[in-house]
Amino acid sequence: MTSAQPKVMLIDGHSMAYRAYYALPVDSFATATGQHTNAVFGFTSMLINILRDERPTHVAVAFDVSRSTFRTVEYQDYKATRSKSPDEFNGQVALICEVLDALNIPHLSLDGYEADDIIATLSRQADERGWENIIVTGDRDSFQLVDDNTTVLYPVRGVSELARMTPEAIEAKYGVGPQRYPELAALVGETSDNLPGVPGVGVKTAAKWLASFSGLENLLARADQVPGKAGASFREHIEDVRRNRHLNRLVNDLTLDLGLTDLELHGWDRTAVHQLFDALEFRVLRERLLEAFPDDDNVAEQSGFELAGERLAAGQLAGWLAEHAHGPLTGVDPSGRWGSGRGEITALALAGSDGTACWIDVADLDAPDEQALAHWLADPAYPKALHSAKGPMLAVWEQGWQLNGLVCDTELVAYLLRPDQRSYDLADLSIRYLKRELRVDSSGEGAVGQQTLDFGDSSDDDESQAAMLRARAVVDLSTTMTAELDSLGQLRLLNDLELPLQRILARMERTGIALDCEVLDQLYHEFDARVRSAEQAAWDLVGQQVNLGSPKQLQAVLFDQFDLPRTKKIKSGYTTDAEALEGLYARTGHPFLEHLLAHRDATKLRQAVEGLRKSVADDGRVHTTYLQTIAATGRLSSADPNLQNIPIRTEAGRRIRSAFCVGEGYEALMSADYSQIEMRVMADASGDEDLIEAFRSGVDFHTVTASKVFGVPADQVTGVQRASVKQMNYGLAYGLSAYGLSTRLGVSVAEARELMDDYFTTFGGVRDYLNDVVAQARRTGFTETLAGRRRYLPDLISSNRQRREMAERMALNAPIQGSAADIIKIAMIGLDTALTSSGLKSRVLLQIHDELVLEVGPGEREQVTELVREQMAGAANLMVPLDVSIGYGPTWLDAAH
DNA sequence: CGACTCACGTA
DNA sequence: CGTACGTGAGTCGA
Repeated sequence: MTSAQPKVMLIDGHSMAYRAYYALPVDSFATATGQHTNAVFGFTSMLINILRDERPTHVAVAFDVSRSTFRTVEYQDYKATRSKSPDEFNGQVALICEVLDALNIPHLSLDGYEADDIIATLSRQADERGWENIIVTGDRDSFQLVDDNTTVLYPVRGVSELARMTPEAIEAKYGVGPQRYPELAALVGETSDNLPGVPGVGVKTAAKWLASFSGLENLLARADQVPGKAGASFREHIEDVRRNRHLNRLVNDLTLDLGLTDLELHGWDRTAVHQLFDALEFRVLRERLLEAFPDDDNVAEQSGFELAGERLAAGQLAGWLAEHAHGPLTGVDPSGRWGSGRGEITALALAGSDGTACWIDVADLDAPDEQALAHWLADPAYPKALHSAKGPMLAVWEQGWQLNGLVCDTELVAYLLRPDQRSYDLADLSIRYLKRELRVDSSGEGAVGQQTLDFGDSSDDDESQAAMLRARAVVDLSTTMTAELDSLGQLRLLNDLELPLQRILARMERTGIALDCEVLDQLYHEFDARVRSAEQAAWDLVGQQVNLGSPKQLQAVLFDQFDLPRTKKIKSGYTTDAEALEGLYARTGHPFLEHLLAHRDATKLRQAVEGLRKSVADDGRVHTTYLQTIAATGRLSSADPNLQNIPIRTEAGRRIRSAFCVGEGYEALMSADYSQIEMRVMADASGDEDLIEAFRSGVDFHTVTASKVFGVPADQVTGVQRASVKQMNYGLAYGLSAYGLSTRLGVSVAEARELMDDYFTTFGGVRDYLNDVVAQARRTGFTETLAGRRRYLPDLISSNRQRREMAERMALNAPIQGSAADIIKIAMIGLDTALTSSGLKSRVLLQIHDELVLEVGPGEREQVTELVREQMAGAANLMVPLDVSIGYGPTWLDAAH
């Protein structure tokens, strides 16, 4: 750490942020919540680049406090021509400060002075110590600071390209050296600061004068000797020149809160960076930051792990297990591959409660070892912890082993603690919850290195060491994070919900669902024919073979060639989404639109079929992967392939479900779904008497709510009334606005508002509940579901209206969607137990948020129907019944009801 | 080549 | 200017 000479970097924050703001299109840089980030992005990008390229040891960023400084006091027109900075820019300075905080880079400002003065002061201090210093600014006044020791990086284009302004560079560009530069600027003037110079005098003349008179002082003193017309002009404006020189002189003796030594870089706060970059949606920048500053280089100094571990050879594992794996918790870190219901373990690291660890290549297991391992893995009496256990569980099963006694999955715990993260990387968790880097402290005793020398292969050593380290971290994290979860009263969510569910999901993935390839093939050809004919018809109208899948080409055809009315604006022009095209078609009746929509529809279906066809495994079944830690509300998601978005709304799309069929040895598929589960959750949570009664009445829900809202008997509710209230019912849990409702109903905002008012007058309890949910979340910072699942929404108190309102809608939705997710998870666990204990062959195959699809064994229909109804309806005890409808048939389509 | 946008499927 | 997701094609190069 003592290697380099100190090198100070001083950045003018406002100047660079402003450059960034104008260099990057503001519309292209905004988060999902609408926060503009172009200036933050550009600034951060520039910062990463210069930190990487210049490798300073000390850094500070200076900001202007306000527009009023000693300069504006002395000359009230100073910078007066600058327009007020745009609103989109203003909020971004605070975000830049957050970035700097996360990077542990000090930022400072001083009332009455500009950033340049702060920089001049620090630069002088650096010069006095003989430290090299680099100034990054778009303000040319700083050129006066340049000398052999001090360089200015001046943005030439945007903020990505910086010119290195050395004394020579300044001399070459302006014909004067750095000391004379402000004298030259005083003569020429500075438009951006609203400092007019001498009319008719440019850089060339000014430089010539300064040279021949040996500086501004002499020039002013001998003003009468300046020749020519320019000389006369100079004499007329001599006071302006004096004023300019006075104002552009930087103050270099300020008293600052921070001294040079406070500017030393001591690494960034990894957690804060991840959180902030997540919020700003800076994916690429995060990568660049990580790449530029790998872990041990510049990250805040944190201790690592002490690791006493050994790489085992054949025949050693049984003994190790007997000696070390009987503690209260053993961490397991498997290596291998898994997915699509299958897997393979290639190596295993174990970390015992006694602090020891071991690693073994599965290929090195001899027979007694393998038996001991299989026994240890299967025995629930040996508590185990893994990070992300579902995949490894599949691999363990594939190996013919069992995995029992899994008492903790650190990924699941991390998800329950903070459900809105993009990923739950073990290294990040280690920093956050253990305050330790996921690395071995080499100073520690019992380092792995010595014991593995015999094996020679250093990449293997790295691998085994890393795996043992992870296993060790999992043990420590289990303890810490479980304690935190417990202190929040959420431990049951782990033990009674997510952990048992994980095993069920693994089994569902392993089982898969049978697909009839002949049906898929037929559907494919049918949809393909539709695609082709629609495409040909569309091309005939256009006159050439445009790519109908390219929004860009479509825009050209629709709005240029056919000159159709413009649709809603998007980043890259005008939208061509289905809704907008339908609208265009309704207005213009242009036949191209018809073909285009038909093409879209058919392409989507063809692609859905093709995707399924490609994912059918050798066993004739598709094995999706359920993601248990993705959805912030507590829902599952399904990927590779996604079986939770198989079409159902259109007749043609629905037919894809007929390819999902019952497999060998089973009688039929059964589909069981909750009706209006989210509305029922809301009825229960709000306690609204009328809504509860609506559900208890057993009459069609939307009809009965409409009858209450409009005050007419249920049998007199019109189709329009029912449809309006149905939209309202569905929209409630999403934070629907009057505007949103009006566009969906095709009525005026006033009419929509009237409907909402009528609705809330009728169901006052619902209104109060929705208000309460947001108010409480604002107080506590989180929402909570029936089962106690939390979602944190810090933006509820954001000063940014868009962010705040987005958070409010999330707060409305999270307890409702999340409680429904809790309920079906409970049902799945109950049903699994019930099916197993009844000795039935029937099994659950799919979960689609409010629906379960089962494969029913021969002769089990009645019994399974009974169990499914019982477990699903009984999963929660609400003030309204949980209605379950069940269908049965050879395919998923037939099983619909 | 990879990241992003657009569009669109589900609950 | 209604929530929660995943996928695929096109596009583009901070």
